[in-house]
Amino acid sequence: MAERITADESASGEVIPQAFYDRDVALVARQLLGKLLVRRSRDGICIGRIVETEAYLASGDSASHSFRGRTKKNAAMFGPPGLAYVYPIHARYCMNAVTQQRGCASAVLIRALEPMVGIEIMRKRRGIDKLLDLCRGPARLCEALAVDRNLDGWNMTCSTRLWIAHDSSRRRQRFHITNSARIGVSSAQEAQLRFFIDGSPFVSGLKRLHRTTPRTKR
DNA sequence: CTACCGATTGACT
DNA sequence: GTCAATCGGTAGA
Repeated sequence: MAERITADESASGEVIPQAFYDRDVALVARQLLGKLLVRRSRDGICIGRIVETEAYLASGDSASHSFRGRTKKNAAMFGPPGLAYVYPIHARYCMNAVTQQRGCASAVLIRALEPMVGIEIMRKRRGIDKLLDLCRGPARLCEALAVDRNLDGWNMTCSTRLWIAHDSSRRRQRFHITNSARIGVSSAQEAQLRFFIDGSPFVSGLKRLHRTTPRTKR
């Protein structure tokens, strides 16, 4: 059994350390693209390649949950970099990676994954078969990986239950990053803080947001 | 206690 | 394209 888990994990490389998260949130959001989100539970191990993220800034960002200060709900966001911040919305869950503290808290929302390992487990949890829809959307990927309030505040810099790892597989390919406005936020729509792997069919969002909106035509 | 709302999703025209 | 279900967190009576 132990050997089988090790074989699955060979797809993923080293656990991403705290120093990676302890940097500017927009930089971390870009650099998390292509990394592997790993979830180990009783059901087995599930791994998805991160293809879409959003940055929520530590200051002046009215769309960020930290904007109005610390509460019981967003406490994890004010913890050290590398924690998971999991919050409920519309009767579902979404997950973030906590990043650098700059007077206030910042975090990266994981918006979509390309399923890699444990796909049958994800199918069972989601109750659907279609590979493209298993992890396309922040609440969908949390359902697929069984991420809920129990993992709010979880330390993702150790390889237990939930962490992010470098992709050390030989199949790893280069990609281009595109950005756009963040999805679903009513304020700060001018900020281009959504990042995704260009051309990935596993990216969520409206068609008009699949391309960067030009700031000025010139 | 009640009322309102949201970093969403899935069903429907 | 549109729209309502869903429910924990939060604010206010």
